[in-house]
Amino acid sequence: MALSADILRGHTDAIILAQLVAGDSYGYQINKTVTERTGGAYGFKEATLYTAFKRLEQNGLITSYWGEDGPGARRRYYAVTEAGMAKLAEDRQEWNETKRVMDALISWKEGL
Amino acid sequence: MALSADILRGHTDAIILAQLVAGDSYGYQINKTVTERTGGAYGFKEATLYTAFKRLEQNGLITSYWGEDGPGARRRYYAVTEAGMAKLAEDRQEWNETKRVMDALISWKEGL
DNA sequence: ATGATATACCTCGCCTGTCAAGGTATTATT
DNA sequence: AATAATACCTTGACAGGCGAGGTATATCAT
Repeated sequence: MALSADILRGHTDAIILAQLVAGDSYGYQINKTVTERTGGAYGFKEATLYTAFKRLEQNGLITSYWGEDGPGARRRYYAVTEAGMAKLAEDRQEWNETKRVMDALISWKEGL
Repeated sequence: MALSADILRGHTDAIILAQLVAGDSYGYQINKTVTERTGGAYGFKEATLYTAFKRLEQNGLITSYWGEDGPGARRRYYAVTEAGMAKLAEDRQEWNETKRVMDALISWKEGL
């Protein structure tokens, strides 16, 4: 099942931060990783992705730099900041809480 | 931890439908139930709730009727339609997929 | 050479769900 | 008379997602 982004709205920043803690990366690569890790179930639309980078950088959660010139198109790399790490920790807690809340609200309850 | 609605955006309809399959209910009651079932971690803002009812009814997922006159303020009751049931089944599947995808993307991986 | 495909980045403007703020009305409590 | 709880509703602003468009480099097939 392919997921719509409306369902994951608000989780975009957390997903990006989580990919970046594994090491600096760039837009195209991050998106490919996301698609692979979800078995093709999810991927960002480009506009969403670059909008998110801009937002994250403006909020001081990531920093960016141009990759060294090599063959192929230029790449802008992103790195998580300390604030980004802290935010990710919060987001992870929030996600656990989201699961708890949603399961309490929409799951099947045989006994109820 | 109190959850912001931005995190649950897109899940509002599913949450409401899930409450209604247990029996017809009205706005105020549904919201109280949601707050109770989540231990106070989540509740709809009124504007969100009534906007959602309108949307759900326009999409044929619920129907509404005024409760019989009794003491206290009038109540508008809502009932799930067949289409609403089908939609909820989809939403539940989608939620399971969401959990899988999010866990794959943001969880701690000791071994990775 | 020419076109297609993959890589790689970016912006503009629309759409949609959330919600602060405002409103109405009934009943019970202080 | 005032306050709180119950119960409903609308308007306008805001923010994130994204369709559509643009730019540029490199590879591969025709």
